[in-house]
Amino acid sequence: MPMEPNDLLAVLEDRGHRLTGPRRRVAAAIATKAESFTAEEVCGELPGVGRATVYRTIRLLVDSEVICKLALPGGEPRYTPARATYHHHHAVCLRCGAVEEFRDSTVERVVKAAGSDLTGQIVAHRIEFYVLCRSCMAGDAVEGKQ
Amino acid sequence: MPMEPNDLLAVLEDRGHRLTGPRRRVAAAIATKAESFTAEEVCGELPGVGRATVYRTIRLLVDSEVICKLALPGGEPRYTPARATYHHHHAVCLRCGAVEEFRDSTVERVVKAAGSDLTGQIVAHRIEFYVLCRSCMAGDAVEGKQ
DNA sequence: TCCTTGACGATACTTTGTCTCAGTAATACT
DNA sequence: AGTATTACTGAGACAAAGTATCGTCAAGGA
Ligand SMILES: [Zn+2]
Ligand SMILES: [Zn+2]
Ligand SMILES: [Zn+2]
Ligand SMILES: [Zn+2]
Repeated sequence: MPMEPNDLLAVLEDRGHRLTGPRRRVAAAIATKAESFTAEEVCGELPGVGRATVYRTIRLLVDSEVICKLALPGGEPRYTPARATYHHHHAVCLRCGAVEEFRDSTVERVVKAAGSDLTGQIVAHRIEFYVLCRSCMAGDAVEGKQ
Repeated sequence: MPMEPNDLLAVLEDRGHRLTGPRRRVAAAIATKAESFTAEEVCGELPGVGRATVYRTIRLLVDSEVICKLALPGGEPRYTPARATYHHHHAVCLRCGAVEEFRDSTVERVVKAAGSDLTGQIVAHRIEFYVLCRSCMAGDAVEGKQ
């Protein structure tokens, strides 16, 4: 189920932001992304929209928790539409960028448990799994393990 | 127990790299850091050493797993000396940069369990806790909660 | 001691953004 | 509808965190 641009725009409106032409176009571009994407990809697809505006809109959407920012091992930032509205984490394919969301209650229990062992108080956490997804594994096998 | 510069250098030598003057100075600078630091901090402390060399040396040390690269929520990369040689994760104070290492076998079991639920195969994972450490909490209390 | 080759510093370039600012347009008000 | 307000826009400068290039230099083995 591809995301609706209107879902993204509605969130912006709810938060008191204006629904402008450039924002509609950025939302439309992001809505076509089933998996993860980079900010520069969006810039490339919207030559009429300023780079600053693309980044500003992405930031608003991240702040609104409608899209999520990933931190891959190499450090390359990618964004992905949030499918769930509840707290979740991501498993990202390092080869093709496919994203699987997950919420594992055990993980959150571990966070709590670890918190009691640590000095200080946990204010946030990041849990990301980096995977080779099924279709990429299949592709590698065909090509003779890369 | 502050880290020994020689520990860092020994690892480089073991991996077949030359022990040069600039690398000794970078190692010495890093060895003084009990907690986390940024690459630019090291550059600032070593005006005689080229920026490229500082970054190159830090990369070697990260590759050697003698220092760890952290990805804070804001995205600011920080480095921290690895105290343990076994697999571990980090709890970082967002205010002062203090780092506590932890290895929770429960966490790793959860990673395995989550892996079986996911399509695809986990090839890496990142687990970081962002905390307010005890002394920073105390400081905030004194100053009237920020 | 000489030689090979890795490492060096300076500097340009890249990536991923953020800031500034004059001009524009979305919404509110009448 | 007309107007006012002010958020938003695009161009481009700037910034942070590196990486690539390249001529020079020195570490360490023969
Ligand atoms: Zn998400
Ligand atoms: Zn894949
Ligand atoms: Zn570590
Ligand atoms: Zn602290």
